[in-house]
This record gives sequence, structure tokens and C-alpha cells, in this order.
Amino acid sequence: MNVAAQESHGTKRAILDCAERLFAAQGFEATSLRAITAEAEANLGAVNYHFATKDALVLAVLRRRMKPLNEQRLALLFQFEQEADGAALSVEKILEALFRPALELVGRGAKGGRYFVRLLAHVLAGPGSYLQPLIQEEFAEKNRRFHAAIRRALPHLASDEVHWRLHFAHGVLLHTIANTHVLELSSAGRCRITNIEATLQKVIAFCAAGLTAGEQVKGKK
Amino acid sequence: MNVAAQESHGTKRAILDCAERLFAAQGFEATSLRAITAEAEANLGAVNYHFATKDALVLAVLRRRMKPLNEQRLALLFQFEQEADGAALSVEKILEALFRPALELVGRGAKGGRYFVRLLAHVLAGPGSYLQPLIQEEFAEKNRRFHAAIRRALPHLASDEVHWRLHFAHGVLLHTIANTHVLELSSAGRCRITNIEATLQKVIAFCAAGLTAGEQVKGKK
DNA sequence: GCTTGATTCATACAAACGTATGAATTACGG
DNA sequence: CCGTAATTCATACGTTTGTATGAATCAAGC
Repeated sequence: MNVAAQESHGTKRAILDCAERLFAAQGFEATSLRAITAEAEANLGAVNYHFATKDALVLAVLRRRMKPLNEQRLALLFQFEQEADGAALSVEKILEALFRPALELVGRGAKGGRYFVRLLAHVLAGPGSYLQPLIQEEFAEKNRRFHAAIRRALPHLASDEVHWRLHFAHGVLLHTIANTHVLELSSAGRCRITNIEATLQKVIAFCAAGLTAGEQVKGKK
Repeated sequence: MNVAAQESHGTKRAILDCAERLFAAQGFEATSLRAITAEAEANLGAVNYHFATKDALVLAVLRRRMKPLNEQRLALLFQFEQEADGAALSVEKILEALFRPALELVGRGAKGGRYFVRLLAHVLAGPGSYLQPLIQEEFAEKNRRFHAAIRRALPHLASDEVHWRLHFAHGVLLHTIANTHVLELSSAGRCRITNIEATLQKVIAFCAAGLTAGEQVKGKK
């Protein structure tokens, strides 16, 4: 029992799945290893065997989805750049590369992607603890590449201004996919994420306008 | 020792302050009552005497700032409407009423406002637990009033579309004030919230553009 | 100056936590 | 088949948790 075989190993994968769901639903500290193993129909010792410690389990849960997510984003950005054939990408296309993989993670509900997103929001809002280095390391290249892409699309914007506006755009995405219940509550249930494409279009339209603010017409701001 | 005297009572207030800070820094579950009382130089029994239970303490911490925050927002909106003297408010003014009180909570660093904001993000991203009713109840009128204000400013937008875009705007605000460290990391320390007015202007400009997206070309109406 | 009510304090307790350990069981190459 | 490594299991340990209790201390009215 060795080689890659990535996540196939039954117990190990079941623990990751249940941990992801429970962490997202209750937070890290509020979720006990016993609750996880109970739901995964595994033994308490199994988590110690496969992950050694609870902190390591948390990191494993995060890494499992974070890496593919950012790889998809970069791949999509690269694909769009190829298709553009040297021409500058539109802000909308750049945002699509940034948003679509994350939104599809939520939409393809069947698997636990929906939980992961809430978990991610938890982590970002969480303590500046041992998780921060992971976040930075995992997101560093993504941030760099998308910052460059926006600068190419909006060359008149100062570099720092691009940092600010990309930060705002991330806020829109994060709040949209992680706190869907807030939208449902404030709209009395009238608005919810059903169609991915429709949601994507709304989010992109909002952020594209924000990113290009102050240039569509000479003057007015 | 009775009458209003709101939060003056030394021990009780010290517990609320320290709880706010520790909750925001580590989350609810990860913060023990002993850690709070130790930092507040109070006895462990004091929290049980003043708040009965830990859950009640959490709610007390939230309510203390949430109510004044939303009252300030509504007051500011009302003030702007008075000044406009019947004319429709600009989207920028509406957003200022929504954002300024929250941003000032962060800026007036001295007191624990900065911690409360992170705590709020924690709560929103948290479980759909006993906190949700509080959130809804506390934010219901604010949502209703600002939704109406935006509809008046952008009458061509469908009601649901206003819900969506206001949701996006809240995401920008929340991420900006709660996850400041993310911006600092991704910008390699070059961007941070120093000047409230400058930050406010950036956030408003971004969201105003997002809210009015799709109509500037159509021609002023 | 004593009484009464409000607050603080030290201490206790049962429950739940993460972790560790060693035996029991399973899977599989030879 | 056997033997070896991988995995599962039951159980235990030492901490830490939230909460409860009753005595000690304080504040103030009469």
C-alpha cells in the first residue's frame, strides 16, 4: 500500500471529508476529533495515525483544495492569454479566471467544496496564527500573476491602487460564496446562488466596474 | 448600584473589553473564560455572576457595539437626506453613510473597535447557530433602509439586483476592515489602512462604480 | 454601627478535550 | 501459506474546559 494513490484510502479520505464539513460548520476549535471520527465511522486513533496531530489535520484539509483551486485559476488565466494571442486581456476575462474556479467549487455542491469555502473565510478571519504562512505561500503566485494581468489591462492605474482594488474584488468573491446565508436573509429569501453562470456574471460586472472606476468617462469620479 | 450607568461598572466592562479582543484574536471556542478573566484581572466567578454563561457573554460582546454602529449608519443616512432637502441622494453619499461608521470603528484604534470588526467577520462566517437570529434582528432595519435608499438613487435597477449589489458592497467593506492583514501580505506591506478618509474614498469609489455598473454608458437618466 | 444587598473570591467537579500506547486485525509479497 | 508491514481498535492519561457553590469582602442606608 504505497505509491501515489492520492486520496483513495477510504478512512483517510473519509476523515478529510468529514473534517472539512465540520470545520466549516463549527470552526476548528469547536470541532472535536471525536465528532469527526464518529461521523467518518473511523476510530479515534485513526486521525492520530494518518495525521499525527489535529493541527496537521487542519492543514491537510486546507491544502487539499487550496492548491487545485489556485492552479485552476492560473491555468484559466493562461488559457485566456493564449486565446487573446498577445492582445491585452479585458478586465472581465481576468476576473472570470479568478472567480470561476471558486464559484464552481461552490456550485458543484455534491462534494464538499461548499464547506471548504466557508472554511477558507474562517481561516482568513481567524488568528494571525500558524495558518498565515500557508495562506501566503499558497496564494503568493496567484496574487502576483493577477496583479500583473490587471496592470497590463489598466496601465494607467498605480500599482498600489491595483492592490487595493484586487483586495476589494476578493472581498466581493469571499463574501458572496462564503456568506450566502447573509444574502438570503437580507433579501428575505429572494436572492440565492442557484445558477453559477448568472452569479458569475453579476460578480464580474460589479468588480469590473469597480476596478475600472474613474476612467470610463473623462472627469467624473 | 443601579440605574442606567451603562457600562461603567469596572469589572463588567473590563471583562467585555478583554473578551472582545480575545474572541476576535482567537475565536469564541478557542478563548477560555480563564484567559479572559486573567487579562481583565477579574475573578473567574465574575463572568458567571455578570453574564451567567459563556454564550451570554458572547452575545453581550456583540450587542454592545452592533447596536450603536447601525444607529450611527441610520443617523448619518437621515442626516444626508435632510441636507439633500428632498433631492435623491447620490450613491456615494449612501455608501458613505454605510461605510464611515464602520471604518471609524477600526480607525479610532484606541478602543477595541478594531477587534469587534474581526469578531463580526468571524460570526458571519461562523455556524448558522444561535447567533444568526441576533444578526438578522440587529441588521434588519439597516438593510431595509439602505435598500430603499439605493432604489431611490438607481430607480432603473430591479429590487433583487439591488440586493445582490448591496451584498457585494458589504463584502468589500467586511473584507477591507476585517482582513487588513491579507491586503498587507499580498501587497508586500505597501498597502495598509492608515488614513481613514483615503480608505473610505477608495472603498466608496469601488462600490459606487459597481452599484451603478451598466448605466453610465446608457446615458445619464 | 449594624444590617442588607451587591459583588468578589477560592475552590470543586464532572465532562470533554488532544494525545499516547500497545494489542488486535487486516492486506499482501514471496 | 507464512511473515511482515500497514492499519484499526480499545483504552488510558493528564489537561483544560464551563459551570456551580458558599464563604469573604465591600458599599451604603438608617
